[in-house]
Amino acid sequence: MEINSTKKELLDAASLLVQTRGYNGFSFHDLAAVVGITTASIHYHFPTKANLGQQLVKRYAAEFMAALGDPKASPPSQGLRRYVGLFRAALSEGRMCLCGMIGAEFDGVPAEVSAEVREFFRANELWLMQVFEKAGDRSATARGKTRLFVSALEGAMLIARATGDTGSFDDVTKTALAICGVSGSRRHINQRSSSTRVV
Amino acid sequence: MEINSTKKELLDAASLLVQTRGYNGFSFHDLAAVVGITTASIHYHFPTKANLGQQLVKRYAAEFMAALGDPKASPPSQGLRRYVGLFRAALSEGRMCLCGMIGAEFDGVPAEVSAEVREFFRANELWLMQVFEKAGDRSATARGKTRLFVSALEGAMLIARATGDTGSFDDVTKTALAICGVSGSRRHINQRSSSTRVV
DNA sequence: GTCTATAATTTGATAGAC
DNA sequence: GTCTATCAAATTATAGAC
Repeated sequence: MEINSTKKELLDAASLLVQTRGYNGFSFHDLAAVVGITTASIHYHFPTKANLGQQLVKRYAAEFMAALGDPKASPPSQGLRRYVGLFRAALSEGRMCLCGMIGAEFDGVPAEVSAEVREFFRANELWLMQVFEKAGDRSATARGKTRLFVSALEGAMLIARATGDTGSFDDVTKTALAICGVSGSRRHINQRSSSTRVV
Repeated sequence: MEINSTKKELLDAASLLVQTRGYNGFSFHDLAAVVGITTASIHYHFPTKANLGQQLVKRYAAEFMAALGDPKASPPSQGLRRYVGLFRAALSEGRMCLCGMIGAEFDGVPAEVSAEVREFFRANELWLMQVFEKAGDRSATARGKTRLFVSALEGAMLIARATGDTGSFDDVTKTALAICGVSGSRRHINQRSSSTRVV
């Protein structure tokens, strides 16, 4: 597959549409218009919308986990900041987390799509658990912090978009890092620059 | 308006549909089938779907704030538990927070609907701020806790539904209450019974 | 791979009878 | 207040030419 193959362009454009409007908030017509092909051509790359959605989430989850890397490779505080940075980068483009979006719509999307979203959150929890355990937390404590952390980030993205106040997301991450945050978290200024969007 | 007028039945049924599938995840046909009338009849009560959505959010926000009551009327820890209880009651029915759902879909819904959702979050923040300030927190601290608290709850609902694990929501509220929680928070067992759904 | 043409269904909405 | 009948547009999808 070429670097800028049509299939990749479709996935990129569909990602943006889902992350801003939701899975049920865009049509093949919308997508075709963005990429500059016809709706019929979309079906050459993705037989159904459900299949497109499934591949979308699969790619997102894979790139997300790849961007996180090994949870024990760097100091816990750095891992948490990298985790926050992935969400912050999407928000700075006005996007919701793809899986947060579809997670909300959960009962309204095809089963093959929701199944991938469920798997994303399972993998997220595993990754964060390892970070907190590396930081010395007991298993139960790590699980509590993990679930609070990912919940707070997903919710903060949602609310920041709904209120039009990106700063409220930064307030949440600052508070969450101060609480869960294994010390050493500096550089609250210009958090945006701490990472580029990869998902 | 009668207690069980058709309009109320429509709002109730539409609430459930939106809270599970999203605003763009249900049709007038779905709604009509639940209530047992035709789609044409829906238009007698709500001229457009956008108007239905707007009234839906308005009613939800009003009932939510009414259920919360005066933020300074009871001890802060009790206020926070009541706040948590409203979300927990919805989740126990498999529902997302109505405004959390539409907040995710924000860019994909009519402006008159999203405007009401924005107002809901503004009111929520005000209410929680007053609770934390009554508990003695300084303004900046109260704002941080407030935003973490509401973000964590919205995110926890979303993830609990997406993972099929209601217990993860309880983990989050337990951790959030322990952190933000102005002491005195007991009875983690059977949190479900702490309130009935009002919204 | 992409197009034109077209199909089948769904969707939000209106007119007018009862 | 609800229905039947109907509509225009949108939406997902297919067939077949290029």
